[in-house]
Amino acid sequence: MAGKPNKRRLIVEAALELIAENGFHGAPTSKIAAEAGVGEGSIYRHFKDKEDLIHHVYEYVRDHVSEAVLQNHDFEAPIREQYLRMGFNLFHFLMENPKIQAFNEQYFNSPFGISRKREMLVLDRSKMDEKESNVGVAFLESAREQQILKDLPMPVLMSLAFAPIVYLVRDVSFGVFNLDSRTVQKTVEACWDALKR
Amino acid sequence: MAGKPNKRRLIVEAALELIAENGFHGAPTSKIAAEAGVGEGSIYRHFKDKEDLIHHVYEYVRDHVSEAVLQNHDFEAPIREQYLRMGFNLFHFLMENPKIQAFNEQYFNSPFGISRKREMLVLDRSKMDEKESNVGVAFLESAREQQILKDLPMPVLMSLAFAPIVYLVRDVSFGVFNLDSRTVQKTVEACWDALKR
Amino acid sequence: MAGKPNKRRLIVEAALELIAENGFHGAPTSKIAAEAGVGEGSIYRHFKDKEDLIHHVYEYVRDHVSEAVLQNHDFEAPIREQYLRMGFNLFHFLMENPKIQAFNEQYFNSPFGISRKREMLVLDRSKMDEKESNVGVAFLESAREQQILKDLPMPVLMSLAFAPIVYLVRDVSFGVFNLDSRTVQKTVEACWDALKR
Amino acid sequence: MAGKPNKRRLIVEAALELIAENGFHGAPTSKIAAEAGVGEGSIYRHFKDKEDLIHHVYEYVRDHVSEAVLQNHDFEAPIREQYLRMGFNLFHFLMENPKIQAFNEQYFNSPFGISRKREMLVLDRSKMDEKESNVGVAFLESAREQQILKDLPMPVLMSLAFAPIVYLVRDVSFGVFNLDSRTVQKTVEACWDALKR
DNA sequence: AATGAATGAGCTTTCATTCAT
DNA sequence: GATGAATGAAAGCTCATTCAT
Repeated sequence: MAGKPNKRRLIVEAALELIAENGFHGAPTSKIAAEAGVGEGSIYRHFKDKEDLIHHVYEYVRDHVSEAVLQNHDFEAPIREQYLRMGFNLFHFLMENPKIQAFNEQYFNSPFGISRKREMLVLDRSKMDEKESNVGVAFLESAREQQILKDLPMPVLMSLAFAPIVYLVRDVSFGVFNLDSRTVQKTVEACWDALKR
Repeated sequence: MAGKPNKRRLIVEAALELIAENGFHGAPTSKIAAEAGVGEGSIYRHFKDKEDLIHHVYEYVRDHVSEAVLQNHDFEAPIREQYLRMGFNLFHFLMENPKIQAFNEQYFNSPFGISRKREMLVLDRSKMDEKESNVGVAFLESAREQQILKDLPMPVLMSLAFAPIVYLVRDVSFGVFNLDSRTVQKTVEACWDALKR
Repeated sequence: MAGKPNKRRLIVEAALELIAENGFHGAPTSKIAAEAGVGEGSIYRHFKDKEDLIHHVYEYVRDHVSEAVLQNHDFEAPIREQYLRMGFNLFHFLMENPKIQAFNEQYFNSPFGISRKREMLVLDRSKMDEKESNVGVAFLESAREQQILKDLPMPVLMSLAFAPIVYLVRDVSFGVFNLDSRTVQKTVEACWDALKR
Repeated sequence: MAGKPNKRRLIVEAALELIAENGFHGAPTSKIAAEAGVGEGSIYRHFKDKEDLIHHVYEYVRDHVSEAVLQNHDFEAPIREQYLRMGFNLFHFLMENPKIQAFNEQYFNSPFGISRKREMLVLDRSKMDEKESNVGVAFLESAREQQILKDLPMPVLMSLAFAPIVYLVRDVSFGVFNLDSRTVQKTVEACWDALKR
C-alpha cells in the first residue's frame, strides 16, 4: 500500500509540526522543506504560497479533529450520552495530539485564520455548516430543536460545549497541571449542565 | 500629574494597537516607534528587546482586564450574583475593547505567550496566583470552599467560568454574529450552571 | 509539407511572442513551453540552454526582416528608388510586426545580443557580412562604389539609412504618436538626403 | 565641499555601472550594494524598490547627457552650427561614457523604460518637454519654425537628428570599428542634410 | 523522444538591532 | 537621554535545468 511517499502530505505534516512547536515565526519555508525532506521549491509546486499551505494544514487538522470527535459515536444513544462522548473524545484527542491543538490556536488567532473566517462568512450558511462546521454544530442544532438544550444561538452553544475543553487542554499541554480521566469526565459533565435546559 | 509624556507608556500603547490590528507580523518596531512618536532607538532604552516589550504589553492588558472585571463588584452580594457581574463585566469590557481581546489572543497563542507561561511555572505557585491570576481565581477558590461550586481543580473552574465568554467575544469581534444584552446575560447564567454544584 | 508540427519552430515562436510582450523577465522557460504546447524538458532537447534558444529566435527574426526588406525589390531601378523601397518596406514591416521590433530591441540591448555581437567580431569580416548583414550592407556598398553615396564607412551609412526608421517605429509602437503613410515617405526621403553625395 | 560620501549617489552610480556592463540580469541588489560599499538594506532606505532605483539612475543619466550636449553651446551661432555642435557633443560624450550609452539602451528597451514612457504620455505635453525632453526638442522646434528644417513631426526630426549617432556609438562601443574625429564630423553633417530643408 | 516533477541557487525585500551623533 | 541611518541575516518565492519515467 502507499508506495508513493505523497510529498504533499509530508509538507503539510512538516508545517503542522513546526508551526505547532515554534509558531508561524519559527516555521520558515526553508525549515518546512527540510523537515519534510523535500526541496524548497517543491512547496510551491503543491501550494500557491505559504498562506495556501497553512490553510491546507488547517483543513488537515480539522478533518482529523472531526474524525476523532465522532469515534465510537452512537447516534442512537441519549443526547446527553452523545455529547459526553464527543466532549471526552475531543479532550483526549487534543491531549494526545498537542500539536494539533497548538496549531489550531495559532491559526485562529493569526491573519490566516481570520481571513479564513471572513471567507467562510461569504459562503452560504448551509454549505458552510456542511463543509466546515466541526460536526458539533449539526448535533447541537438538533438537540436544541428537541428542546433538550437551552434556547441560545448556535455560537453560544458551541462555546459552552467546547470552549472550556479547548482552554483546559491548552493549560494541560503547557504542563501547568494534570488531569486524571475522572476529572475529565466531570468537566465534560459540567459543560453539559451549561448546555441543558 | 501628567506633564511627562511617559514615553514608556506611549510605546506600550502603540504596540498594543498595532499588534491587535495587524498581528505580530504587522507590528515592526519601526512602526511601533512611529505610532508612539518616538525614535526607533528609544524602544531599546526602555525594553531589552521586542520580546520584552511584548511581555510588558501583556501586563498592561492584564491589569486593565482585571480592573474591568471588578467594576462595581459587590463583595457582599451572593456568590452567584458576584459571578454574574464578573462575567458580564468581562464580556462587555472585551466587546468594547476589541484591541485588548485581539492582543490577548495573539499573545497567548504565540511563542511569546508560551514562553511567558513557561516562566510562570518556574515561579512559586502562590506568588503566581497573586500577581498573575486574573482576580477570578481567588473568587472561585473561596466559592469552591463554601461548597457552592463543584469540587473541581481551579483550572477547570476557570475554564468553565470564562472560556465560553472569551470564545464568544472572539466570534463577535470577527463579525460572525451579534449578541444582544439579554443573550449575553443568559450565556453567563449558563456558565454558572456549569460551575454550581 | 507541414505534417510534423515542427516543435523547434513552435518553441522559437512562443519565445518570440513572450519576450516581445513581456521582456526577458516575463518569459520563463516554463511559460515558453506552455505557450508552445510542449513539455518543459523538450526545450532542452532542441536548444542547449535558454541563451541558445534566444539566439535562435534572433536568427528567425533577422531572416524575416531581411526577406521583408527585399519585398518587390527591383534591382534594375535607380539606386535612390531601391533605397526608398527598402526603407519603406522596413518601416511597414516593423510597424505591422511590433513583436519583431520589440524582440529586436530587447535582444540587441541585452547581454544576449551583446555576446552575439562579440562573437560576430571573431568571425571573418566577409563571412559576417554575408550571413549577418541585413541585406542592406551589400546594397549600400555598391551604391557607395558608384559614388552615389557619401564616402563614409559602412557602419555610418547603415546608421544614416536605417537608424531613424527603427527609432521612429519604437516610438510609434509605444503609442507616442502616429505616422501617416505620406510622412513615412518623406522620412525615408530625408534619410536619403543624409546618404546621398 | 563634499565631505559626506552621499550614499544615495554611490548607489546610483554602482547600479549604473553594473547594469551597463551586465544588463539588468547581472545587477542584483546584492551586487549593487557591494559595489557601492553599503549594506544591502541601505538601498531600500533611499529607494522604494529596485524599480525606483532604476528610474533614478535614468534621471541621473539623462541629466548628464543633457548637460554634455549643451557644452560650449553658442545660442547666437547659425542653426546649422548649433546643431553640429550638439551632435558632436553627444557623440563624444557617449563615446567617452559608454556606460551611459549602454544603460540608456537597456533602460528604454526594458519594462522599466517602457512604463516610464507610458507615464510620460500622461503628463501634460508642455511639462513633459520642459522636464524630460533632452534639450534637443526645443532647439529643433524653433529651427523648424524658422523654416530651416523640413516640415516633419518632432519625433521624426528627433530621429533624423540623433538616432544615427546613438546607433553608431553603440557599434563603436562594442568595438566593431573605430571612428576618427573627422568622420564623426562628416557623419553629423550628413544628419544635417537629412534635417535641412 | 518526450515529459514534467523536483530541485536549490539566487533573487528582492523586510526588520530587529546597533551606535555615532 | 534620544535619535534614526545603517546594517545584514533571513524571509518568501522564482525559474533554469535535470532526470526518472
